[in-house]
Amino acid sequence: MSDTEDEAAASRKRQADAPDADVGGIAVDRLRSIIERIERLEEERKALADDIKDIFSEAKSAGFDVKVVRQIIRIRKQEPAEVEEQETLLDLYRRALGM
Amino acid sequence: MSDTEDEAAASRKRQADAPDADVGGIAVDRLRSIIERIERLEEERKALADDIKDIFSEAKSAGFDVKVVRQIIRIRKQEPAEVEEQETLLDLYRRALGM
Amino acid sequence: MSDTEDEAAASRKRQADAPDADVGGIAVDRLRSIIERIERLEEERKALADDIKDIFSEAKSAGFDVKVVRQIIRIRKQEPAEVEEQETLLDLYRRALGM
Amino acid sequence: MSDTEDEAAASRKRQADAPDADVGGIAVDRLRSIIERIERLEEERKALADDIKDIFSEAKSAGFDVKVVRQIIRIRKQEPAEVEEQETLLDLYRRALGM
DNA sequence: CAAGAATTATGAACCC
DNA sequence: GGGTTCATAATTCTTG
Repeated sequence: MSDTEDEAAASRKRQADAPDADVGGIAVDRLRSIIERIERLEEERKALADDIKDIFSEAKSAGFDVKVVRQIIRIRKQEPAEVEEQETLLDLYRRALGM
Repeated sequence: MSDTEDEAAASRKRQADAPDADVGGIAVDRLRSIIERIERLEEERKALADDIKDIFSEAKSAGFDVKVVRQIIRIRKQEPAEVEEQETLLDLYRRALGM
Repeated sequence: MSDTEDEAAASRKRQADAPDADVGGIAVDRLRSIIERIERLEEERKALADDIKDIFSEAKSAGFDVKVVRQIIRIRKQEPAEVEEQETLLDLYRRALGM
Repeated sequence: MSDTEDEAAASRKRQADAPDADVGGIAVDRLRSIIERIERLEEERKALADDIKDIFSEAKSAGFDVKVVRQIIRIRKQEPAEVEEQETLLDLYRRALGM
């Protein structure tokens, strides 16, 4: 695989020349490592996103309104975080405006 | 104009009741004025956004690649020096990675 | 340079021959018109955004909680659009979940 | 674990009352299962997102231009043909506009 | 200046 | 399959 070959080449280069070779002032290995780690994590993220999508499909097939299910999840996530202080202020302003 | 009418009404209220009526410690007229002015400006903003969307549709109909048109606009918004620098860096990183 | 030549050619063509010159298969005047109109509208949008920002600053100076003011505006915008049907479903699901 | 306890309780309920208890016509257990599975997956997604953010921070500390690193990742994700086409179009438009 | 919120842009999904 | 809405990603702005 190309990945493996690249790694091997980079490894050889490291051992031969320097702890971290520079190309045009760029720490190549460091940059490559950063990018590849991010790409790996993004793949995992993508896989999870697909799993989630599958469950929403299942929900739809089971007759649930997907949009409302999303809303439920959003509410369950937000509600514990909701600060009472802000709620109070909001009420105050609303009352002031006759809403 | 609706603006002027609202202002007039508010003014009348101020003269009748108080210099600026408080409800629960809130300067009602002040708050109302702030909110309504923002809402008016946001409406205008919305209208402009719709106009922009129309032009992008027109661009698409005329056969232009909308994504690239967006990119052009982004580039023109940046300082030429900025553009140059970012392009240079991009080339540098790409070369470092053998892309 | 090729850039300069193209410009010159396009300019000549515009004036001499045609209502809309092509450069490399691109309807230059059309593209330019599209981009400039969008840029103009975006400037206006920016100006409005700045005005809005000023009003929020004013609100803050007057002692209002800016975040809550934003919330008020959001609520005033959303509430008329809220579909009762969805509300009902949401309630149903919440009750089912004991929320 | 609380998860397991909930599951057990739900299971008992199913055996005692019905294959899947309905509340207001809603298949409660099914809905609950859907929502909880999604929430679990979203937590994992969040964790990965945080990891990615950390790596970008690391990149910044190491002196890389984060915006350009993002761009590199975006390019690597696209098909090479895609990349080529978009770059060609961009050049074409730029030349047409004399940029 | 770093962290977090808010706005904007891009991409995916659903309906017609 | 095309267009419109919805969701996610990314940039920008503000604040501590």
